[in-house]
Amino acid sequence: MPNEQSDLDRVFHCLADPSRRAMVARLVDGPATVSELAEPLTMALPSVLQHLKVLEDSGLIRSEKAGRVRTCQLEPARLSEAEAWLMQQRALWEKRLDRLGAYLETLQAQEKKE
Amino acid sequence: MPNEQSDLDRVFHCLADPSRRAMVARLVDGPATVSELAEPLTMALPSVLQHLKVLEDSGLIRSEKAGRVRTCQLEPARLSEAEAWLMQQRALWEKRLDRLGAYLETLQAQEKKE
DNA sequence: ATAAAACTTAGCCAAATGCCTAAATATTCC
DNA sequence: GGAATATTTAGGCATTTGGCTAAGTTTTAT
Repeated sequence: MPNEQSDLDRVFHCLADPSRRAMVARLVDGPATVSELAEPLTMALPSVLQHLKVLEDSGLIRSEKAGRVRTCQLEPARLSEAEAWLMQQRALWEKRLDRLGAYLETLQAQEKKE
Repeated sequence: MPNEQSDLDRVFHCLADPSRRAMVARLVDGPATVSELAEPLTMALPSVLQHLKVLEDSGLIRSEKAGRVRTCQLEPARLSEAEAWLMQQRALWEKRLDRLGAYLETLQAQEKKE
C-alpha cells in the first residue's frame, strides 16, 4: 500500500508553501523558465527544482524542456478543483445557515401565537 | 526567528490532509464534539486531537469545553480567505487569456490586410 | 464513593519536508 | 574545441508531521 494520496491532498499541499504559491502566482501571468521562477525566491536552484517537482506531481503546472531551458506553465484545471471543494463547503455552510434561520423564524412565530 | 508562517500557509496546510478536510466537512453541517469528529476517522483519539490543534491554530475552527465535552465549530472566514486567493488567481489567469485572445485577433486582422 | 465517559498529556518513532553544497549534464555561444 | 548557461543529480541534515500507546485529569452517572 504505497502512500495513497488524492489530487486534492497534493494541490492543497502545494498551496501551503509561500514559495510554491509565488510560483503559481507568477505562472498565472504566463509561462516562465525555471530561472525566472527562481529569481524572486531567496533559495538555491536545487530547492526551487524540488518545489517544481511537487507542483508538477500535483498537476498544478506542467513543463517542457527545449534545448537547455525548461519552460513551465499553469494547468488551471487543478486550481479549479481546489476552488470547487472550497465553494462546495461554503455552499453547504450557507444552506445550513438558511435552514437555521428559517427554524428560528418559526420559533418566533409560535411565540407570538402563544 | 520563530517559524514565521502566514494564515494562508496554515489554512492550506490544514486542507492538505484528508482527515482534516473530513473534519471541516463535518463541521459545515453544524457543531460537533471531539468524539463525533473522531468517529468516522480510523485513528486513535490523541491523533484526532493533534489534527484539531492544527485546525484551531489555523483559525479554521474554534472550540469550547463545557463540562467534559469539547464542542467544535467552523470559523468560515478562514475558508473564505483561501477561496479568495484561488479566485483571484483564476481571475488574473482569465484576464491574461483575454488579452492573449485579443492580441491573436489583431494578428489575424493584419494578415488579411497584407 | 466508584466507575464510566470524554478528553488530555507525555513521550516515542518513522517518514516526509525543505533547504543546502558540490558535482554532473546538456546546450549554446565564440 | 572550450567556456558560459541552464538546469539536474546526489547526498547530507535539521525539523516537522502524523501516527501510536500508556497514563493522567475532569466531569458526570450510579
